[in-house]
Amino acid sequence: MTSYHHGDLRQALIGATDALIAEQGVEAFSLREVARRAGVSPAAPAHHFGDARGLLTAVATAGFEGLTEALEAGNAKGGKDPRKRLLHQGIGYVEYALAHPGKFRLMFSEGLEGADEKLMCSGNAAFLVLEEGVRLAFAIAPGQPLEDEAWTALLALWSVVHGYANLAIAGRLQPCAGEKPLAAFVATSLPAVLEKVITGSVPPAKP
Amino acid sequence: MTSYHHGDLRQALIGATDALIAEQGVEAFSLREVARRAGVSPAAPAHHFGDARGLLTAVATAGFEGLTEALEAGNAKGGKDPRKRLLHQGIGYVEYALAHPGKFRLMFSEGLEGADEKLMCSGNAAFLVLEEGVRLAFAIAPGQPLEDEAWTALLALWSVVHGYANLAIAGRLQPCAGEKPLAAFVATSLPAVLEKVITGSVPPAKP
DNA sequence: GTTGCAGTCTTAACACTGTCAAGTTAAAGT
DNA sequence: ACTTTAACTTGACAGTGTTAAGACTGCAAC
Repeated sequence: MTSYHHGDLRQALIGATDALIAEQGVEAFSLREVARRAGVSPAAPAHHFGDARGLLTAVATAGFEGLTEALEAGNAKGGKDPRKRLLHQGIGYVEYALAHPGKFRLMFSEGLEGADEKLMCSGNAAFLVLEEGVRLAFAIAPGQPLEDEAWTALLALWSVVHGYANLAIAGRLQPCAGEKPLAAFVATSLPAVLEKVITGSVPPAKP
Repeated sequence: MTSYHHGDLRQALIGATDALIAEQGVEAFSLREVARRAGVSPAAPAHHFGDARGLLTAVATAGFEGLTEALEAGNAKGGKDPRKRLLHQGIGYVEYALAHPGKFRLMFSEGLEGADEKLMCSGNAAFLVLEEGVRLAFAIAPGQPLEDEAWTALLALWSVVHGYANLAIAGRLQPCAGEKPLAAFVATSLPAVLEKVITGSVPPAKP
């Protein structure tokens, strides 16, 4: 068997939590169950994370890093047109949420160490990708403060993707989709929604 | 003291849960604590709600009814202009969420009896108020199916208010607000955001 | 090579939770 | 007046997070 010391328990616990949440949702999380999956005593996690909150906070932090990657991938997919970049960024946002619904819920839930530095940092990083996109569209140099129009565009975009994602996860979009699978509904309706919001609040690219 | 029978325990439990959630958030909910507050044994709630989920579902149902009222109040505030009606409806949505953050979280959380008839009914009722607003703006008679443009407008509006509300509740808008109180930030930024989305996806009123 | 030591994990316990089966009480129906 | 039915209590059980104490391990210093 393995040694008394686990080797990399910290990462193992994060992984086990991630898997548990992916399988059964956030509510099913239990520190003891996670410890069980990692083959370790119920008190072991405390040494690495202090708290159950601490472990969840670490998982959420990793989640924000994943979200940031998804946004940047979408960004790249959009090519050079600022509007297209924002469009695909938004799609990436929702796709990430739908691919990891439990983790996504966790990331924006209470029950995290709200003051945790790494968490706030990774959360801001994700937000900054979106802000960058808006900066590009409004031709605002980095460092310069955003003007009002840019602020409302940023807020509108963020709100719309966040809201769409949450509604989809909560199952509130299923009735709208009718009998066809949710993914198909999302694939057609989300771009349409984003199109409207973007053309309504973001200036077009210059030729 | 009171008699052995409580009189209206069902309502008392809902009230106690509501208060507890308002004071300490959804996570702090505990069936035993609620029973304690109602001056009743831990097993008493089971008779009325079966389950802890059952009690929470009842509270969420009441929450949707409150949300519906808030939407209708906003609707009335908007007067005759369909766009203004939608604007104030959106403001009402967010205001309700900010006034009852814990309950709002609960309403869209897992851990409810998703199949509960009353819950779905009250949830749909809230949605229908929004749909009515869009119907009015697009001049679609009740009963007639919504055309695509109307659908995306409906989705965009719902998403934007839902997302904005969730972000605000999660404290993610505080950094944007800077040092001034969140309510002030909301009061200026939310109408601006809604304005953009509405003019971008909802046709203007005919003269 | 032995010793000390700091970090890692376990064990045992505590207070708390949700849920049940069985029993007790009060009110309503006949 | 007697029975039935609904409302609530009691006591128990399994499971939870957290904590204090102890046991093991590997590394560094001597």
